[in-house]
Amino acid sequence: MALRIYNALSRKLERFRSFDREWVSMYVCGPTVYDHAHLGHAKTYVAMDVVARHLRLRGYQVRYVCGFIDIGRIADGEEDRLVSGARRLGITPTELADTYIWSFHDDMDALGVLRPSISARASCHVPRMVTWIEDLIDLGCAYETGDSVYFSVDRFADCGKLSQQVSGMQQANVDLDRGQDKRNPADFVLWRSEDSQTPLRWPSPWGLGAPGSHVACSVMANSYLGRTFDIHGGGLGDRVPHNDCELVQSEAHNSVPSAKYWLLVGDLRVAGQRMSRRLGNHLTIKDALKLYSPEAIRYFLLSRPYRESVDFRRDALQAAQRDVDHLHQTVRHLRRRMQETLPSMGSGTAAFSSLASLPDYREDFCDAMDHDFDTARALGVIFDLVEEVGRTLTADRKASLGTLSTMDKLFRDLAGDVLGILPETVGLSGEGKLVEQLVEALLELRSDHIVARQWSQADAIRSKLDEIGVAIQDGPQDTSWRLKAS
RNA sequence: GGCGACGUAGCCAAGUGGUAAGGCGAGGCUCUGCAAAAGCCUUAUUCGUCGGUUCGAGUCCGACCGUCGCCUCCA
Repeated sequence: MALRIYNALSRKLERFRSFDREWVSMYVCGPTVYDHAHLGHAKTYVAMDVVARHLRLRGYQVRYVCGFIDIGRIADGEEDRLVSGARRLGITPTELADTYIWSFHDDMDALGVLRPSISARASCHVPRMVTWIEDLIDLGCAYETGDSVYFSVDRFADCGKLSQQVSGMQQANVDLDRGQDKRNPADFVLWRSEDSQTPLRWPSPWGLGAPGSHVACSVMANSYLGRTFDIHGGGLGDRVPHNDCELVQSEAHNSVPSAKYWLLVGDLRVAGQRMSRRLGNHLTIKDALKLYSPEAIRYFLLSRPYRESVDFRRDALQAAQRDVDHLHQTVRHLRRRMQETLPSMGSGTAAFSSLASLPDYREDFCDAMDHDFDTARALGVIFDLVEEVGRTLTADRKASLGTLSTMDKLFRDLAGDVLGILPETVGLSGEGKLVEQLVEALLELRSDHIVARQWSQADAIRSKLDEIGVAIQDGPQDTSWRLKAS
């Protein structure tokens, strides 16, 4: 089946066709880097990560550009957060941005979000933005006033087509103190000169100043992906006015359509409200990782289609943690069984054994993902597989190595490579091998006690291990164990 | 005022016109020295309300009721 994507621009499900047969180019708006990232950011970037991973599964090479905003925002009346944050710490805004870009990368690494091909910083592209703005003036799409350059929306009847809100553009682009000399209320700032001593200003034909909020993304996308590219991603919250402005100015500048497909990720909400740094209702990724495993967080964020909003709730995260633990434990059991099953037990005939239905899982999974990256349904397929594997492990003690490896491969490819909710070594980290051997040694000791019917000694070992964070389960033929989620 | 989303069991929710997935919780069972885990079984005559289209509607259309988000910066 063909990959279909819901295009926020056409508001329709469209068959995906990239400009290039092999390469897919995508741009995703990055955060304004004045603080640590929170779970709301995680929702957007995990979603986009899964998009990129699924495209790779489908055989594409993906060029993924993420643009970080480190040039400050033009907002009168309030000091820029980069500037105020930097002053608080006694460093420059650029240093502050640097700190939080790396913090962002750390968090995303921890969540298993694969690095973008290119991480672009707006501040490195200011000269190019200046050229871009000059082009727009030459084209008659922008005009200078006393201390600003504005984009003129008048010639663009379809301005605001992404949000379908012309009035939204007007309201959103109201300038508070300045900008009375705008020709149209919906016009937006491309450049503003700065008299103040803010460190965030650059030279331009219009004097020292800063580029507008929207021009940075357009220029970064164009710099690395060309005038027109396949996918533009970002949070739904940026649609008005940011994405609308990006779209209209790019098409004005380049005379070609901007991105072919627009993917807008739904909000993460807390008690119904959008999670945001401003409202103070956010949970940083660093703090979330103290409570839940990275896979549980991904699972939670992917448990609804990316376009929809998700409510952050503790019990939902806890349920996600349980589900993911269940998955990991099943895979651990599976891998232990594989180790115990000798190849001589018929790996050659394995594929034809009791589980002829196994290939369906891959197909069902891909069908779900091909339908606008329906991760919710894809997770359902994974958990159907978990059940089937669980049944096989308990019921069919003679499952062949081939069958077991086929199952393991499905888990690796789908839950691991595409969804990123299955780490390479399940439940074991760096010193995993040593831990494993120590636990195995204790279990042997306990097993001796059990054979000798010395229940209290055996139970003492069990409860001590439990205290440390190792849960053990006696099976019909062996004892398995897992590290409990911390 | 403008744009939009959503109302399905105690809770979270999937449902692409063809006779209500799944998960959590709860209850029971199997296994078991006891646990735990796992597996099995049970848990909505019904999808906010009222109309309409249809052989057939949770699904399409209309109206109404209700909840919520966005519209300064924000993923």
